[in-house]
Amino acid sequence: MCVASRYVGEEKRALAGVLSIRGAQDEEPPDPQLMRLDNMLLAEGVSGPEKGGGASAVAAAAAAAVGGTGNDNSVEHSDYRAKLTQIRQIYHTELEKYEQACNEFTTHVMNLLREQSRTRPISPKEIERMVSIIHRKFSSIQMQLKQSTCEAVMILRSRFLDARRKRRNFNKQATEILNEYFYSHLSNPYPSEEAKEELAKKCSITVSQVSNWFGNKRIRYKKNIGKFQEEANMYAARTAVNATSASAQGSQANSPSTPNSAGESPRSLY
DNA sequence: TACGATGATTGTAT
DNA sequence: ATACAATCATCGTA
Repeated sequence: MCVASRYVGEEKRALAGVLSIRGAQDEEPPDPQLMRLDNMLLAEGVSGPEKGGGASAVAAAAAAAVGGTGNDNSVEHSDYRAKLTQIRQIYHTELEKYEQACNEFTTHVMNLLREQSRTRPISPKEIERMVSIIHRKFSSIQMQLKQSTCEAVMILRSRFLDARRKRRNFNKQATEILNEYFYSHLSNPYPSEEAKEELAKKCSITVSQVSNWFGNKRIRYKKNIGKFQEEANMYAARTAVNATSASAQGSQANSPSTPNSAGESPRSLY
């Protein structure tokens, strides 16, 4: 339970994203801002045709963002689509409501003006001005609706696109390979691009996942070396065994209590 | 269910 | 552009 509360931070992020779009052009030009909102709503399939073409596009993007794991997320897709259609329906009904209210209000004002025209002269220019004022007011309200709809879509998107939600631990073999590289290059645990590609291939993960792994590993190892001492010793011993079995000589007893001694140029991590 | 481990993202400094 | 640091969101386990 309390699942909703855990999403608050993420919603704040999504909201911040939307607000930053608004803030980017805060300089009182209503048209580009409105255009952006309209474009986004159209791209997300909210304001477009009733069929959810945009939804499937976003779902495909989400699937692509998750990466090579070609899992069947049809459940989540339908969940996403359901929520998007819900947003779309709310958006359309609200928009229609505003449209109708605008029309009613203008006719009401027109009637008032017509009534007043019996007691005082009213120029057509004045009427025109009134109408345009009313329309401006209502279009600003519509813009708010579009804004909040965009926010809702952004939140929905972030919920489905955020790869942190789909996190899966790497399999044992992959972490073995990564750890082996890390501890055998402890003096300089910064694999080159080629090395990363090699590791990625061996572990069946992407290069950026390798980069993430090394980034996390470096910082967490540095954070407290004591916690990783055992692991370090284990991998150091393993590589030592491999080396001796490969060369079949060198009878020195090696139990490196300090894994840092393995490298030539220490201190690169500190 | 609480908590540590872990992969991913975000923000900042270089 | 890359690394680091902090943080998020989930997983695995006691």
